[in-house]
Amino acid sequence: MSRSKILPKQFYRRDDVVSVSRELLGKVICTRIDGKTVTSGIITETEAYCGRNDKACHAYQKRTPRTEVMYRSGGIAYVYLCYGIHHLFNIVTNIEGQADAVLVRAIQPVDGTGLMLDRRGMDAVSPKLTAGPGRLSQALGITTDYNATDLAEKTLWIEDRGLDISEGEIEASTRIGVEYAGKDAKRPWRFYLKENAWVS
DNA sequence: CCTACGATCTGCT
DNA sequence: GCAGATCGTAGGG
Repeated sequence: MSRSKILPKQFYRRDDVVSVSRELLGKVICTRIDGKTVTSGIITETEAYCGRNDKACHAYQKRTPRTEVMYRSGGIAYVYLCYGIHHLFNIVTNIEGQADAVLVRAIQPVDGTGLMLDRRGMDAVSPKLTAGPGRLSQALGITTDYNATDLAEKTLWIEDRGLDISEGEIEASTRIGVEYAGKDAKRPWRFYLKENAWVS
């Protein structure tokens, strides 16, 4: 069995959200909510958002109460409510003052699939369990209560379990649902594992 | 204060 | 394939 360690702060605090977004593929998100079983999954799909020059980013050229979290130092969660129903989980990157973040769009279940099925109201494991940004958040028990949470804490954290992802296994495409961003909508900042069923 | 709408998902046609 | 759900946020009056 390979090593398993929590990702260090410096992993997130680089001035290159696109590289962080790619390198997060293969890492493992873990949660332990309300002292229950640990639930976790391998990140299979991400999207990069850059506050400085990307119109698709919530923090693009503006600082508001909601986006303030993205301006903090990397290594914390940015969770927001989408369409009044879905809690979307993002990982804040870069240094304080630079509002960059990675949206996690899908995971492949690893630990605690029983609890994940309960949270999703499902009775059999399938990609519907965790493939999709709203779905994985619900499966892991992540809500806006966890906005600004430090990703090295014992409730919500990200591990490197030694899975090696080669460049050849990564596919890039444009991001989902950001047509409003005009030219920036064309940026190839969505990344996912090729031939992995757990992709949205 | 008021209005419009969104980094989505589900169920029904 | 499409409409409805459902509410916080942002921006305008």
